[in-house]
Amino acid sequence: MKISFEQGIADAVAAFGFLSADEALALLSVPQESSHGDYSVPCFSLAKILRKAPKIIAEDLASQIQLPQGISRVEALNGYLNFYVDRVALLQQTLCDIAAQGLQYGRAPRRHERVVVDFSSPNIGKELAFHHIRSTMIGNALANIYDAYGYDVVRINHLGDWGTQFGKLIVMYLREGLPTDSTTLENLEIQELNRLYASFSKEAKAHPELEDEARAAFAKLEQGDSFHRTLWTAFKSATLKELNRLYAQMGITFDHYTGESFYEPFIPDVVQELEQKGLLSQSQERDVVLLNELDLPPCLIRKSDGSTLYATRDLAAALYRMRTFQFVRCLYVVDQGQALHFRQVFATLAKMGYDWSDRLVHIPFGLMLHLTAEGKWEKGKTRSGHSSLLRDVIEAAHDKVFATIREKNPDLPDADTVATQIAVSALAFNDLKNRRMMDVKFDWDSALSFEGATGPYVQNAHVRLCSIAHKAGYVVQESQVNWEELVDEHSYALMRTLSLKGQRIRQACECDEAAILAQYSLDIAEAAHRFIHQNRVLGAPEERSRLFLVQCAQLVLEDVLRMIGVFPIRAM
RNA sequence: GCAGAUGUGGCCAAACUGGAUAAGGCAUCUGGCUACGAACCAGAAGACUCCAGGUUCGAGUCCUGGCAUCUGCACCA
Repeated sequence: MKISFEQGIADAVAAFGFLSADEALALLSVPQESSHGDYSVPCFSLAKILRKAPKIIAEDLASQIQLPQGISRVEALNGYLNFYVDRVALLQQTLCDIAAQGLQYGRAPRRHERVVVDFSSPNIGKELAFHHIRSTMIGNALANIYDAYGYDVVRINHLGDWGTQFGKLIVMYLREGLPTDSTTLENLEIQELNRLYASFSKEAKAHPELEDEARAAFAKLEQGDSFHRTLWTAFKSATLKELNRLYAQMGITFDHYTGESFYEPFIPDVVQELEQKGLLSQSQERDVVLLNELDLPPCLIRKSDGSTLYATRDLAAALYRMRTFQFVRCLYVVDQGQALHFRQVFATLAKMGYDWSDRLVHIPFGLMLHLTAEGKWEKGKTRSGHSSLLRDVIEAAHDKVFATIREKNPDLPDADTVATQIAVSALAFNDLKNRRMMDVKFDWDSALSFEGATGPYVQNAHVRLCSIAHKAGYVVQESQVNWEELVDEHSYALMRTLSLKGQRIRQACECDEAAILAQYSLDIAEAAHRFIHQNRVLGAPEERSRLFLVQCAQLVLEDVLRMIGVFPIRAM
């Protein structure tokens, strides 16, 4: 029979008659300080109703309350009513749940509602810069979190595979007179595209007419010119080759790679609909949707040469996604610099009469800043070159990890693969451990730091748990556990941390904040490291009981690590 | 100029819907491997939470007004 400790306390408080059980439940919290008990009810808000000092109220309640089932004692302190649970009861209940549900423990039941997550979404034709890891890792983690909270998640990589940038690349490619035979195009490499893009930017400064040429070339591409189309396809597949290699290293997958070009066929209908609904205005030969009443600049739909823009394609994408997926929520995991763009797009959809436009949510995050020559932190720009490439950072991290493995664990099999997994996990963790709106100041030392609150710290805790379970060579069942052997400080604290999994998933999902789970993984790892250090498992009289706790901790940690994009490796 | 984000020890930062003595990490100092993985643990030191008012029994958190940094603001995405 399951005990609800929270409900029991709420009912006991409600029995006094001045609060309902629901109100008492709302007041109930878990103290930060474990010496303050397992649950507490602050009595300050009761002071008005009872017209007594909170301290007195807490003391009165403590002396008169009927202890609910599973609560061993209650204490009044500083106006708080602190409840201490019966450790054996909570240990037994929590650990048996974990053992029975395994990795599913703490996950919510399926809701049969769909959530679309649009993340990573890099531009085709450019290499992934290190700052692209932000949308990729935050989006991946949020997708995992929504899944854990019971939603059916659709992961979309909204590739930037359309737009004037391709005009630029085409212009530059032809200007340099590069060969256009099929073999050359098939073997095109991403670095070459990067170079073309950079030299376009340079040349365009001296010859501004190149910008017009690029726009013309894109217009031609958009009109379906087959030669331009051939070049575009080659550019795209060269980029995708490299992207897929990086995603594989990071353990990231998508359900759809529907980039901007995918929505091209739907554009005429969108423009027509805007026209029919009387929303289009002309401004300097461009088609725009005016949003003056919302204090927003107009949303640009069509350029003077008739070609489309980012916003137009986002409108088409939103309509397509609604038709196709019937989502209850659609997340756009894109940096905060684009907040205005999304407000414009969402507002335009609202003006079109789509009441579901409020299901579209921009999930902004802070920028990755780089130190300039003048000593100021600024947004990294791939072009000006002070932004590092993702593959370079992964490689540097791999090399550093590999050297550490050679030194600490020279016999580790598959060391190269493990080094990559640790490296990528460290970068993921570093990106997720702080609230997403915080800017990240990139520097090599902190990006490659692996001590303290880092990826390797949480992975190491998992490795140690696995190692103990593995060396034991058998699996403990709950019937073999003596719960009294787990009431000590470190065992109990570890169990208590594990018990919070479901609530942390809920919190992370409700505020779209993956950092909550990253911090939680640190809590688990810390409790595990302490437990392992303090309590000998194998060969101890309490071996079976402690091993059971180890098994449970491993399961919870594994699932949480996976959610935040950290590889739950078993040896390092 | 307008709008948004951020401001917490030397550095990076946490704090669930306002709650107890403002977590934790890095760096510094001290201990701990013949103990299941020391990529670890234990301890010390370090804070007018940007400033000024206000609301409240109670403010890092809410309100008003400043200041600082970064970002965005019509034919790039």
